[in-house]
Amino acid sequence: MKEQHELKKGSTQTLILAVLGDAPSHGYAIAREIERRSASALKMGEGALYPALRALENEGFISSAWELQLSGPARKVYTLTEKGQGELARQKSAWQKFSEAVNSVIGGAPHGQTN
Amino acid sequence: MKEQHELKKGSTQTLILAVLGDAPSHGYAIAREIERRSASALKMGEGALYPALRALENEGFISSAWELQLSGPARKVYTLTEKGQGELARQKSAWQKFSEAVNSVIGGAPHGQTN
DNA sequence: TGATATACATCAGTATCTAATGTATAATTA
DNA sequence: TAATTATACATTAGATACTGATGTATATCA
Repeated sequence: MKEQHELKKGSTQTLILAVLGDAPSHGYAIAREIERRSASALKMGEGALYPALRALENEGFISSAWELQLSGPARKVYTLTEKGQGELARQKSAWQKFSEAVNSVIGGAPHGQTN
Repeated sequence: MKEQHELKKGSTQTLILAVLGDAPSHGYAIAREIERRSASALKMGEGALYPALRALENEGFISSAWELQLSGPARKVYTLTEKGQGELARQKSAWQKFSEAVNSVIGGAPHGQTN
């Protein structure tokens, strides 16, 4: 039984930016960190992760640099840019407004007929 | 300046079921009710609304009946089925878990390195 | 030796949404 | 009275975003 969200819903970018908002990191570690912080409730697949990183870099919200490892494959480390910091704030705020709006509909009082 | 969410993110079905969980209603009124309850933060377009209603009916979560009006166009009134009530509960719970998980990532404590 | 973990990446197929378009009636406003 | 807005249904082209599979390569662990 799969009880893990696949985090579509357009939140992929927000989550990545949030992780990079605390410290630079590379793709694989970002995905693991999202899993950790959400207690494994959120799992980001590579097919969502890497295209999202590409898009964020294309828009100038993050920048990247290869880092060779003494052992194991090289890592592409991403850093939040100044522009990205503004975007992170914007997306956080948008998420909060969105989730509050959804809650007010699904938790919502019956009342007030639209009919 | 558009400061309205377009409510993609897979929440369309949940919102419709939630509205129908309080009382039977028709498409147009459902969309208006979602707008009302969210203080216009959420706006559901017809291109999202009608296909979603169709899908929900195909899955047996809602049932429909035409209602002729004394004045104005006829309405297709949808009612939540018993199966739909279970689905509503499931989707509400899934939404709550999802939104909490997102919050724990974006509000999240830095700490605990994954590196 | 085979499985698992790390670390990147692409891609076919699917799902879902936006914005536009269309039909039709009724009410309001200029 | 003509034009606009509201009600009420519906479809569709195009865009976006995600899933699941596949692929390459190194390192570790059993």
